[in-house]
Amino acid sequence: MAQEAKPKAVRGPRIDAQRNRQRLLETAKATFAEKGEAAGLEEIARLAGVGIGTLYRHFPTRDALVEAVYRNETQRLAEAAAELAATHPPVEALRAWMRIFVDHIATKQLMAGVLGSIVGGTSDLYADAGAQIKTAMAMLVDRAVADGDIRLDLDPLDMLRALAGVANVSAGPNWEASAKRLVDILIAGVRTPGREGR
Amino acid sequence: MAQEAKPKAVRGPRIDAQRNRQRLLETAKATFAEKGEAAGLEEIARLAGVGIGTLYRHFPTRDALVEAVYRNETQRLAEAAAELAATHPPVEALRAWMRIFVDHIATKQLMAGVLGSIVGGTSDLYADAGAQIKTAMAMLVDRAVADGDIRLDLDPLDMLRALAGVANVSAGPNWEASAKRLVDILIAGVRTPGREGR
DNA sequence: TTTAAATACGGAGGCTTCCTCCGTTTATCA
DNA sequence: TGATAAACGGAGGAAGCCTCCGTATTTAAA
Repeated sequence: MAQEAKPKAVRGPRIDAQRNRQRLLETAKATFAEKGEAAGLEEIARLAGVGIGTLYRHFPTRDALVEAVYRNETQRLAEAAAELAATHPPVEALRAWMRIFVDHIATKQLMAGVLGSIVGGTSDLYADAGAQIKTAMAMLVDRAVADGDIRLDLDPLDMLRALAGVANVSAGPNWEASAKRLVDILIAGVRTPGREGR
Repeated sequence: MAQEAKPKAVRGPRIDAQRNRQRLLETAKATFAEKGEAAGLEEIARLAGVGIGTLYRHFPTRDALVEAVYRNETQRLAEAAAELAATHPPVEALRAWMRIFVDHIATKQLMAGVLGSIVGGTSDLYADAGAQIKTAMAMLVDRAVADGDIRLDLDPLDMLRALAGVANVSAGPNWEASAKRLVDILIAGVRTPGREGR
């Protein structure tokens, strides 16, 4: 058998490509925060100082860019869940986390329109992000169920979908307050009778 | 003062225009039911056997077509609310109506994506449709509040927005059951303590 | 029945946005 | 330094919403 030639060294990404990718992510995040779903990719490329072909080389579709931009946020939500679980009683942790979820939308850390896809969709693209949120929510819910505080015969994600519904459209100026009020209603609605701690 | 000449008779719409409009509405309804928001206007025009200019003459924007298609549905929901109010105790009427609301989505009588705009938006175009639903929901809620069954410090429409959130994305195959379960959770969440009639 | 006027038609073309392809440029390694 | 591979960017295509205007059709009056 012939001996294989020694392979050439594998290259990492070029530094210009790394720099461009970073600029695209930062610019996209800012533009989505300002314009939401109306932000166009040509505009994002221009603002980042790159060509549209470059944007597509790094992020093959619009959704791929969106997913990359918000990957950090979903991770942060997952981490927040772990912290709350370590520091709060079960149902309080659940409530607090859902309010943080609402905060993330309010501070434009998540674009409302994308939220539905992340928590509600079945698209593979958002599988990672969706899984992080699903795992976080399921963990908090399981804890509260095990504690006897709540009983839930509904996919926990459906509660987040409900919150997304309040956030998702050009709702009125008080949508945030409404969403947080809805958190309380949902918690009250799944409370085990006789366990109204409030 | 000169006497005005007798005005000519005012014409109604031509019969071909009436026929085309009806065909457009029927075709649009069927296409939206089948393809949801992916239905394109060129396709709808073609399927209806008319030109794209004709579609736009009757419905100046895509939203105008959507609103016209679903005007009947929102009216039916409003009528259902009146009937339920006449035949059911307050909180039962509210619960039943919200389930009918979910049914409408399930049977494609309402396109989930439009639902958000109807119940959640501030656009003038959907003001009539939105007002019908808002009035229906508010009437049922007011009745239940007056009866002492529930207390609600949340815009009633936010409960529908929450349902729309469950319906709004390509949710799993059991979204309908989830939505109806969510109806019960919401009702339980706004129940006046000590009034758990269930 | 014919004519004139008004209504209505439809499709070519414009605009926007997402996306693709490929000639050119740039970074990297030997 | 030269060769190669990675990366670039922008022209152009496709899709979909929408507009405009020459042509067709309907309707009422003579």
